[in-house]
Amino acid sequence: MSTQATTRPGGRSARVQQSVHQAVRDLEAEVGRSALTVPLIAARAGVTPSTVYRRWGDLRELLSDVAVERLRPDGAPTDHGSLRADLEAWAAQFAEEMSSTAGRTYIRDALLGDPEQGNAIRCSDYAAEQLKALGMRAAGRGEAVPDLETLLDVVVAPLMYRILFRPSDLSTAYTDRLVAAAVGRSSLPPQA
Amino acid sequence: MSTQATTRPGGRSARVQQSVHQAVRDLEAEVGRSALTVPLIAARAGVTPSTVYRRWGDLRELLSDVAVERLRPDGAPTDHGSLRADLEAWAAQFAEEMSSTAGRTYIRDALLGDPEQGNAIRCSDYAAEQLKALGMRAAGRGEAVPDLETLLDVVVAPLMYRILFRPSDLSTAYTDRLVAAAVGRSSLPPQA
DNA sequence: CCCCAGACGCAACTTCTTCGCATTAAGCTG
DNA sequence: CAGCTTAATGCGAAGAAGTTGCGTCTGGGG
Repeated sequence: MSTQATTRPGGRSARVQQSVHQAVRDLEAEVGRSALTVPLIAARAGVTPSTVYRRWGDLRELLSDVAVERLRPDGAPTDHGSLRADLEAWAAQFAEEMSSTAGRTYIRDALLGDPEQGNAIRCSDYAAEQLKALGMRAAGRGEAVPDLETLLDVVVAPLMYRILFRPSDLSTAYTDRLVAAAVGRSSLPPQA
Repeated sequence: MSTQATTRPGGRSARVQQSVHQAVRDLEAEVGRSALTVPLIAARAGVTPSTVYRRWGDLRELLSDVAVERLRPDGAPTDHGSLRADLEAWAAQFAEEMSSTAGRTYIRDALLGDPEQGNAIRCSDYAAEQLKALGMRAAGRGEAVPDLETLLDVVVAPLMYRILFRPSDLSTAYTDRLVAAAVGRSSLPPQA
C-alpha cells in the first residue's frame, strides 16, 4: 500500500500522485492542516475524490505519505572534521527540525498512517542512513565509531521520545550530552 | 479537552463517559478497531452521536482517551530485591506488553489524539511514576540510583523507539542490556 | 425550594465515503 | 508500431458520518 512501489512508475499515475502531494502541501500552508479534507485536496489536485480514496485509503494514509516525504533529508550531512563534531551538528539540527510544531506534526502523521509499518520504518531509515554516512566518513579518518544500533538507541531514541511524549526543550547542551554518551561507546571496526 | 478533568465528577456526565468508554472496549473486541465509528459506539453506549462529538470532538480523541486508560499501570511494580532486578523485570514486562499488536495500537492511539499534548505526556508519566517508585524503593535499600531522566533516556526511549519505528524483537537480552547501561550511571542521592 | 449553567436528546442539514460502471492510459507482445 | 490486457481514473448515485441549532433535563449552588 505504500504508494511509491506499487504504482506504475511513469505516466498518469505518477502525475496524479505528484499533483495530489503538491495539493496537500499547498493547502496545508493555505488553510491549515485541520481544514484538510479529501474532497478539498482532490479538487485542488484536479482529480476526483474517489481516486484519492482508492490510492491512499483515507486521509491519514495520504498525510502519512506526504509527511514521510517531507522528513526525507536533503543530502549528505556536512563535514565538521570529526565524528563527535559531526554527530553534535547532526543531532542539534535533528532536534531543532523535529521539535518544531511542524516537525512534530510530520512525525506524528508519518507514524499514524499505515498500521502495517511502512512509513514509520522509513523515518527511522532516513536517520540511520545519515548516521551511517557519518560513521563511514569517520572510519575513513581512522576514528573509532559506535555501531548504528548504539547511535539509534543513545542519540535518536531519546530525542524522538521527548518530541513525541514529553514537551522538552532539547537544547544543544542536551544533544551534546547524548552524543558524548554515544561516542563513549565507540569501537574500531574489525578491519581497521 | 482531556475529558476527565473538565467534566462534572458525579452524576450523568460520569455515567455517560463510563458507558462510552465501555462501549469502545466492547466493540473493539467484537467488530475490530477498524470498524469503530462514532454512531456505532454511541448506539452501544445508549447515547446520541452528538453527545460523543461534543464531549470528545471526534473519534480519534475518544480512542486516544480510551487507549491512555488502558496503558495505565495496574499497581506498584513487584519487588525483586534489587534495583537491577526490578528494572530488568519492569523493562521486560514493558517491552512485552507494548510490543504486542494491541500494545502498539494503544500507544499509537494515545499519540493520535490531542495535538496539544495531553494524552501523550500521560503515557510518559505512567512510566515515570513506575520508575520513580522503583528508584525510591532502591534508595530505601541504600542503593545508588540513576535519576529519572537517565532512566527515561536509556531504558524507556529506546524501547519506545523500536516499538514505534522499527519492528524489532525486544528480547530480554536486549532489555537487560539497556538496564545495565542505566544502572551503570547510578549515583547516590545527596542525603544518603 | 428555586435558579442557573452545563450536558444531553432530537432532528434537519451538510459533507464525506463507498461503490458500480464506463472510459482512458500504460505496459506488453507479436 | 499496432493491438491487446489490465490497472487506474472519472463520474454519479447511494449510504454513512459529521455538524448544528434548539428545547429539555440533570446536577450544583444560593
